[in-house]
Amino acid sequence: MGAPRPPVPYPRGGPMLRGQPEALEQPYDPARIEARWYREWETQGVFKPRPTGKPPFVIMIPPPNVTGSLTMGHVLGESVRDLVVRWQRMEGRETLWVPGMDHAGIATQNVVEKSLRERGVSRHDLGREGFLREVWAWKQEYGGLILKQLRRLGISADWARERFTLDEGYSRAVLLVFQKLHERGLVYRGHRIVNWCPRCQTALSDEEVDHVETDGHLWYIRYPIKGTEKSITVATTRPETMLGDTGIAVSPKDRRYAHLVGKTAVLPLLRREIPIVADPLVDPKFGTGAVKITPAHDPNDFVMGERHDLPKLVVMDERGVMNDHAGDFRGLDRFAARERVVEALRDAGYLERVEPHRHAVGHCERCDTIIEPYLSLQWFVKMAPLAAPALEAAKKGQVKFYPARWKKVYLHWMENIRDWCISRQLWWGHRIPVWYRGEELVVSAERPEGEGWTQDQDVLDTWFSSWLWPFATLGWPEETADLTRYYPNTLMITGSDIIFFWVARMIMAGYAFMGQGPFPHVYFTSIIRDSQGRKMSKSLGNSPDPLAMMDRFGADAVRFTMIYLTPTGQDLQFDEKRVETGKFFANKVWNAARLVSLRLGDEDLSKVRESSLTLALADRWILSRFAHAVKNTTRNLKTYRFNEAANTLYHFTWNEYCDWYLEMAKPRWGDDDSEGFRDLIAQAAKDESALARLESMRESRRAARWVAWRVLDGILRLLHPFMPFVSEEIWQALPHDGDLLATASWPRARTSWLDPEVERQVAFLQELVVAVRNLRVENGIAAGKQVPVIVRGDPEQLDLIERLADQVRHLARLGALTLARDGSRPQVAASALVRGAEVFLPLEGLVDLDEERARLARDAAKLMGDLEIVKKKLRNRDFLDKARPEIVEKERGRLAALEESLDKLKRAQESLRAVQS
RNA sequence: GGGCGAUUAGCUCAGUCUGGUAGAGCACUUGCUCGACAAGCAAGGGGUCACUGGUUCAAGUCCAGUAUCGCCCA
Repeated sequence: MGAPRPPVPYPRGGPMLRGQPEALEQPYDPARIEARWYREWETQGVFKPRPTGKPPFVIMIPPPNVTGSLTMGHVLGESVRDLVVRWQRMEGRETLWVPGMDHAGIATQNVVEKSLRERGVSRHDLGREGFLREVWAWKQEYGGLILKQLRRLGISADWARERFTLDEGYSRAVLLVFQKLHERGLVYRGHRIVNWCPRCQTALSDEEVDHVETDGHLWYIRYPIKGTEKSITVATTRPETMLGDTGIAVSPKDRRYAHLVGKTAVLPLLRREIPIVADPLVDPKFGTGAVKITPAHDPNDFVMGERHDLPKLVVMDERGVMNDHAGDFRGLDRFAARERVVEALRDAGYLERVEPHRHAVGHCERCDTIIEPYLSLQWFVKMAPLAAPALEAAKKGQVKFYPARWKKVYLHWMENIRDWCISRQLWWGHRIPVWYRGEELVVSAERPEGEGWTQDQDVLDTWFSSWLWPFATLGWPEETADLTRYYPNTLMITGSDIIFFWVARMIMAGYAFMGQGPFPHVYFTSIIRDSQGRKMSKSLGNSPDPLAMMDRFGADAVRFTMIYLTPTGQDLQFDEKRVETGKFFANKVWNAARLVSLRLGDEDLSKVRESSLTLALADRWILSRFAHAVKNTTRNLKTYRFNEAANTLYHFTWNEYCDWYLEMAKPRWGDDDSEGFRDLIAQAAKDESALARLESMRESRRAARWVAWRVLDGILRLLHPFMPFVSEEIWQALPHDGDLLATASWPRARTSWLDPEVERQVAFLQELVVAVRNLRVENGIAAGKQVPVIVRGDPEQLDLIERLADQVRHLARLGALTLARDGSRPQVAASALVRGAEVFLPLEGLVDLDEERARLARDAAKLMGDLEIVKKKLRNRDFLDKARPEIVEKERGRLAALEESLDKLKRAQESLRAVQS
């Protein structure tokens, strides 16, 4: 069982590969990139688990239907799963992701029967064997489309371990489980009211029924009391079932009817005599307080029927057509019969009145037909004993849910668990391993010895196979190496819509057959709705086609966007246009990589040691910010805040690395034959100081190249689990360490790079640049025009600006940048305040004075507003006494800063006032 | 009937366990063919945090209630 595991770990730390920057063609074209890497990863065995010395990370796909095709729900689920798996792989864990499908009994049988019908054939024409051959043939031809689609999405599952619930080994597990449960007395056969779908013609479990609020009627029917002129009136929502009535019930506490208990009523139309009984199940407030008892067609009535020993009369067949017990109504469909019964009752004077009535009506989850509660002989699993350990596990935290509120939902269901109807009147599925010969009955996964045995006709609920998924996929009941190594799994990621169907039952099965739970953590993904808030579904046709979407935007973009958008624990309203976010982001990274690749120079960066570099302020800043980004991205992944992780990465990459760092690096990394360098090189030949300046510029360039590359490399690593294709493509094009990004190591947040002081300094410079840009725009200065700027501030600020003067000039498109160390201020200028420093843009006909005055007035008003709020706080005795001291200090600091700013602003206003416009 | 969740900018949503100056993307306005990116760059405008009370020096954040919408269970 299972493929042999290659014992060799991934190569790491091999020779630095130079990369092929020419591969980063313009424009970014996802289709071109995404075609090639999947095969490469598979060929190199990236998706296979390899021992690394760390505990394995194991995850299972929630098996999609064999009939299924990719929906947005799958796309989200699989994107999240692959995110986690690829991240864990890069963290150095041995990762296993098992893919597969379930056989989807009802859905598949429906699909194949439909195609047979088109050929004018029914499954009964073919017989059981012939029909099953048809289904398998269909599966060969069309089944499993979804798994191919998942490759397109890039998921890193180990296809060698793909499983199908009807595989031979898996089937053995299913049958054995039935047998074991029977041995433990937990499987039984009985006549019970089940949810019956007259269209699928099979029993369903309670979970397979959707309750829909429906406007119906409450019919009040008068039943004469035998031997009297009196009558008793009952209310019902399903009058056609009165044909199967075998009693009438009232509440034992209901004094209105006490005198009638024990009397006999006469069933209208059929004139059957039926007893009136008292039963606590009756709600005296519903209808008239008296109800009809139809034990074969209602679960409550069934219970009352048992209690009072009433006959159970089935009045319709498995198609929902009235049978011989229905008298004149025989042969009518149940809804036609309803109308005719009501008519007949009205004609005969038994119908007292009709009221509109809203109630929940059960519908078949698969075909939407109204469910008929129906008495039939079925197999059940007694659930309470199985629930007990699963309940304990959740209470003790051995299984944890994310978001945590699902624990309550789970506990409530477990505590009120009901027996599970597992037999289905279908042909496609695991045939129930029960054998009959005369009076004999044998439960056995194998056909018993001897002649004359016939097997049960029914098959098992599909979920009765998928609840074994976490261990049956690993080879159970054989004690395979996979089973020992990979059970329990590490994490389950799925939608909350199958918490009962699947998650709860897997936990029960884990305890029942493996002695321990299948996974310690369950993460529930969002449910995807359309832009009107409706759940996406095939029948509504409101789900965009994920494949078309991947063609349009790229699989990377789709993956990233889904994760970026998915809120933790909330539903997601999805609009296809949002996928642009991912595509634009991929494009941004692509272009940043292009820029960097064009400026890297010839030096082998792998040989460069950080300690040999003279890092500039900007370098230290981006390394510090990068360390934060690594820390925050990783933390958000660990806490299952996937959207936050995507968000962190997005903003670091775009707003810090691209918008600021790369812009600050540009002036530093020209080639030797670029303008600045060429002249200096010529000078340096004869001038010592020019030579020194050249050397320092070259050092600075070297540092900028290394840092730009180093951080980009880190970004690509962080990005890979979100956007595997484009990150791999870029990484290969750049100098890199190792064979594949998919198996490269996850970045560590280097604490030595964290530098709050540098961050503070650069933040000041950023504000300064923004202030200058703002002055330009506000004063209508052409974007291309270089303007002079004068800065006045404390010496520390001015020193800082001096150190980054080139960058500031570049970023703000300045001509001269003058530092007013003598404290002088220009007479006529537009001005702005940045942390107490004043920025002046001398006018000289550039500035619209009225605009500038208006702007200063607006700023002053805002400052005064803020000032008033702070002052008020600081006048408050309670605040001063009770707030934490550092909070009070902070407010005092703010007050001082605001006052100073306001003061400077006023002086700027005054100096402008003196000037004629 | 019981339970859960949501209500923050025009739209979609962050804003956390741990209260301290309201955030992002899209949309909108204005200006940009600067040698990575117009799928871009720069600068902006836009919010009574559903409502009512309470706790607190301080509430989008904690508590209670109300309203609306949605989901699950019966």
